[in-house]
Amino acid sequence: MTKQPRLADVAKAAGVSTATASMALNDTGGSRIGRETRERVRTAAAELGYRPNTVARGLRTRRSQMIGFVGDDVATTPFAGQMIRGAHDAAREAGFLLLMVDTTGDSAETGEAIAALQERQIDGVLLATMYHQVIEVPEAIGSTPHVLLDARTAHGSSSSVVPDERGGTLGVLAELTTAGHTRIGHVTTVEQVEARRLRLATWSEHVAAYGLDPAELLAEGTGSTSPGGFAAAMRLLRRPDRPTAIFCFNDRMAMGVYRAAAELGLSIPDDLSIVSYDDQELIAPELVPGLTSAALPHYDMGQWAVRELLRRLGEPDAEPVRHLMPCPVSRRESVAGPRPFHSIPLET
Amino acid sequence: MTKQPRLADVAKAAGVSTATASMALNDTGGSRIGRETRERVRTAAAELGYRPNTVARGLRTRRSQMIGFVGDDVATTPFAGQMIRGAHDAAREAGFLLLMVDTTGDSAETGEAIAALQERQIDGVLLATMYHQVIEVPEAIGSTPHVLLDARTAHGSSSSVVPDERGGTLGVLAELTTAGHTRIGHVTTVEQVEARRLRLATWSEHVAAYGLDPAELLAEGTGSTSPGGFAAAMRLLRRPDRPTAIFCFNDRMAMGVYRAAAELGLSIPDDLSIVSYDDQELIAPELVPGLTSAALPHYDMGQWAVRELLRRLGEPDAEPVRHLMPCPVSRRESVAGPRPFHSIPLET
DNA sequence: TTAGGATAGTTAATCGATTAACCTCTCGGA
DNA sequence: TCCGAGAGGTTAATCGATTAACTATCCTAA
Repeated sequence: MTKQPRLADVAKAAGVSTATASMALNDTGGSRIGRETRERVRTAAAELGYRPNTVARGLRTRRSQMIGFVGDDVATTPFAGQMIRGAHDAAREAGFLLLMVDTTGDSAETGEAIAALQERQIDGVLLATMYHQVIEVPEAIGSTPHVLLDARTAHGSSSSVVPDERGGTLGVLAELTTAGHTRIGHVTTVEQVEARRLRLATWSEHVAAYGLDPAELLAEGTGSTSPGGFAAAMRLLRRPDRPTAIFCFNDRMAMGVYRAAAELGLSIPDDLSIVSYDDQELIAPELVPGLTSAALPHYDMGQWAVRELLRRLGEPDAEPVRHLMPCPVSRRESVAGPRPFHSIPLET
Repeated sequence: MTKQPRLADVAKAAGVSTATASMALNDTGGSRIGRETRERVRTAAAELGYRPNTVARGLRTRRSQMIGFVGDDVATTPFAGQMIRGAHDAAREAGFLLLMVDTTGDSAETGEAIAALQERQIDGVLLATMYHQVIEVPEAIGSTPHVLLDARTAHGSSSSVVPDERGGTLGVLAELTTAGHTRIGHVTTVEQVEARRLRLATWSEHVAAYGLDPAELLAEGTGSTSPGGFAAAMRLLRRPDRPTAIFCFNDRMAMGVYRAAAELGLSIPDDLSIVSYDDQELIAPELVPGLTSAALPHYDMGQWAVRELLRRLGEPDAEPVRHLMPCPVSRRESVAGPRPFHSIPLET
């Protein structure tokens, strides 16, 4: 294989200067390049298999056609892939590539990561967290255009996109209400995360609107895992006036709730309806019966974040936008109407 | 914030030429820079907060300190994260960053992706597939240094790393053998993938070594999913001489096998021991009882691939290495000794 | 006749580093 | 006294594009 052709080679082949070649290929310089010349340059480039050296171009233009993706512990969550993919696809559509840095959340490390990206002249940065969080924008970001992904600031000074937890919660609760349930319990985690707060608050309002006391219908697990869900559900379902349906904080806890139901001889959905959040591919459709769950729109958020970033590259002074991405409900078989007399006896 | 300082600014502050400044900072040029001058330049750089412009440097040196990561449908698998993370960490350790491109496996698209990376002067490329595969290296790669990740070529012309399927299979089978099992069944998928072939072949040899006929102990599901595992296990466990233990193609199928066992009134591990492959975080530890499974070493493979690539950047003529990465067994509660008389009657 | 504008280019500076080639001391030995 | 060899630099070319500033020609309207 011979050397990669340079712009100068194309120019020579077309019998013009490099300036003309550059303008012809990039459609810049207004009307300065004639129809015919432009064609000549284009075919010469095609024949030589010319591809511009983006490093050289970047040095001059101070743009790299690359977007930095700073993820806070990307790898440890199964959602990361979808988020990256959404960002990736939107970027590629516009001729951009993603330069990835993963951090452990340590702020010094994050600063280093951002600096490493800036050294490489990235045009903008996506700051992603793997769970909906309220964060401070790292100081190192300086004046680099950026968008927060699955995260937002307290004061809204940066564009950001997070899931519409409230909407998603109302969505799955509506599944239950439509089926006839009013005594809807909630199994959540003690971990103080944004998702917990929003889902819990929305559920509270909902049951309160039916004149019920949320406190009587709530159980907390020690973590957002299957055992956490199991323990909480056992406590909740043994109460004298147990709920006819349960809204789980997430699919993993729902797995535990399924086990608790089995343990107590309650059949899903006939004796107990269940809805949840996250719609994890490896859980919700695999449980039996399939679990109705509100999906976290990671792909869409990734895509939106890149598009917003590209928009801001065009108009740097645009007002920051804080976007809520809808969480569509994946309807499966875990919901049915409540039993007329819901007080079937428990085994044990 | 004022303008980023350039090398010229550092040089001026230290009272030297840019050539000297460059050599002092990079420790190049042998003994031409005096001790004291070097120090002076270093402190000047630190004081100004100088960070080299890697684009300019890259233009001159033709190296970018970036590695291309070409993934074939990265996002759709939960393992992707670990693989990317492993590659990322090894790269970062050496001052490299990962430039990601995801493709749909289409070869024209892959070619475009590689070209997009080459335009940006990446120093090397990782070609990753999301399931162990035998592939052809895309022509577009040309003479760019590359390493295959979770993939290999038929002829071994490129360095590659794949999981040691044979070793992992022997590992989980040993768990069963040690517990006293000989009649070990296998639930696999009909999909013709490399992993199926190797796990099946290894298991076949193993049971044949005990004088058993593999055909009598094998059941295939229509896909490597929970329902596929369920159907296959139902057929296998209803045979007159059913196995006392089952080795599952993967964790998802194992989920189905768990359900089948429950359906048939067989308790795990007392009536039936189960081992599997993949050790998926969301499945193996969450099942009850916990599933003993051979882990796919995605993190290690990602790390190994980058290190191998960096090595090849240093010595381009080194012989390609084909590495098998061990699959450690995660031991959980799904294995026990076989019942003395394993023919407890089935319900139904 | 001439200024002015449009058209279709070219020349040369520039982005910010690296590095080959060159320069200037100083010192030791012949 | 003069030569040669380090030591410790500096100057200027270079990587491959983009683009501001300039040139040349032709046409048109005052």
